[in-house]
Amino acid sequence: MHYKVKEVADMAGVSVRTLHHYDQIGLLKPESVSPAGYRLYTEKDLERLQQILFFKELGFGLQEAKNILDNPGFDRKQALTAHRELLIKKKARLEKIIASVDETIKSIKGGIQMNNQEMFKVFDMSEIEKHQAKYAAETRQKYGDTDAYKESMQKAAKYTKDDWSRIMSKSNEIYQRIADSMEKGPSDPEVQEAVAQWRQHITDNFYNCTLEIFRGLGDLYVDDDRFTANIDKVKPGLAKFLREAMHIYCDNLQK
Amino acid sequence: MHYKVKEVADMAGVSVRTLHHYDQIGLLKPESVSPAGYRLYTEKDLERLQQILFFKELGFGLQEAKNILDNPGFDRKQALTAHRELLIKKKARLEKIIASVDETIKSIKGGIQMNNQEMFKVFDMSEIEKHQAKYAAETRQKYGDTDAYKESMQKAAKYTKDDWSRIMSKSNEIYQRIADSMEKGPSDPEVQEAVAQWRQHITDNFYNCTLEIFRGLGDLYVDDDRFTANIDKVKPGLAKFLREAMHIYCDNLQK
DNA sequence: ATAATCTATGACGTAACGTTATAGTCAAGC
DNA sequence: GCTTGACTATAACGTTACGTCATAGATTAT
Repeated sequence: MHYKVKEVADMAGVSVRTLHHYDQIGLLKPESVSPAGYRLYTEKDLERLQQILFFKELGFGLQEAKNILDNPGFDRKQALTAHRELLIKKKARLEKIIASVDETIKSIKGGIQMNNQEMFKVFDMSEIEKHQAKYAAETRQKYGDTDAYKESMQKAAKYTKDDWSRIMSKSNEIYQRIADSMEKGPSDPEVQEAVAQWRQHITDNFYNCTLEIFRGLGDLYVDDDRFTANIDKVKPGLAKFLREAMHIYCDNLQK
Repeated sequence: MHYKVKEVADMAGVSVRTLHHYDQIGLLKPESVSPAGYRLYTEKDLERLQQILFFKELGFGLQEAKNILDNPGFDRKQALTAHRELLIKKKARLEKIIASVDETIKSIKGGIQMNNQEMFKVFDMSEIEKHQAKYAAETRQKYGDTDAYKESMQKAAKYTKDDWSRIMSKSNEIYQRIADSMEKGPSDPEVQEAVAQWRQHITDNFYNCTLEIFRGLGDLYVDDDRFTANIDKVKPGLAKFLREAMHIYCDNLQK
């Protein structure tokens, strides 16, 4: 039995245009075509469509879905596991956003507008999470499935909103201190002291930050534009400066 | 003090192009322009940018953000409250997706591929949630802030994954029964019996489904394309048929 | 047979920028 | 005072996953 476009569209809950599109990009070509040029789909096609929609629902793009479905040897488990991480982060971000919306609503009710300070905080936090989500995979590759990484994830998962607030506040404080001393140069004692605090802060709240990791982190701040952007929000050029200071810090301890 | 594009971009963590874009669409115009045509931003502009990014982070589009920021009298609370609902739904959907990813991973581990039946279920559920999210507002308008609606929301909020599975399974069963009897016509006793069960199912699991609401629900199935599409997935034409049957059911009880 | 419905193929529109391409501007070092 | 490098400007096409006409032929129902 063959189905025509609209039948398939209705069954799957997608538009006819969508099926045209999937045909065009070679994602789902109908098994056959009628003499008049009508697309004729079979049950097999329907199944593939379900799989496409499934992966789409999971947030994969159409090209990615195609890659997954067209490569029988593709490591679905790997792909799904990686994607799972993303979804978890996304969810956590949503929760934070909801909380912040709630606060905003509350503050409006109380006639007090949320101030920019608070807005900045909210934004910074979600930005950082975004980076984490996007670069979870790369980070994993860089640091491997090390204990450090796992430790970080486990700790982070337990943090409450207040914890985050505290941690971010402290982070900003340290950043600010370093930014204020930028003119003194990266090897200045005050800067080095702040850098030491920064490493301690990471160890306290995330994972055992070894010198090796700390050095790599400094590199990341400059190599990864998104980290750079985030750090340079405190003061332009801070990221680059921070890497220098962190390298000097590591050199001093390792020599 | 004035800032140039890149300074602002670095501070806010956005691209220069983004600022150009915001200028173009009139969302954020720099306070002044240098003789050479350079955009010069002030602190005020920075604040507005933060607000823009804040609302963007909350999922608003740029036009919406503009509307909110440009209308001092705009009901921010209303907008935020409406948006909150959406976020909650989004979060719930994410949770379901994560659960389904987990199951898929598990089934791959066990060497058993998830079957289409299961995939369909997952997809159906998230589809329905999508509709709920999108039409929460309209639904509220239609049924008002009635007790029925509140009851529904309260009940739904407590459902676990297993509850949903049970409810959806039963829903599909009833739909299927009606679909199988379509040829007999909407007033057929078997169909009417199934329709009665459908109403009972809604009452049991969501809210006290009065005849008035039930009739309106039937209309919704046809008037709202997304409901139609979803229902016609069981069998094309089912939505229209269902409305007929539901109307007949209501007529019989009300006369 | 005629109307209503469905099908096809273009081809432009959307949102929020990314990405060249081309050209003018500014601060610093020689 | 001139070159160099970093920055700025506008213009315009690319991206994603379709939506939305427009035009025209095919199928189905009455």
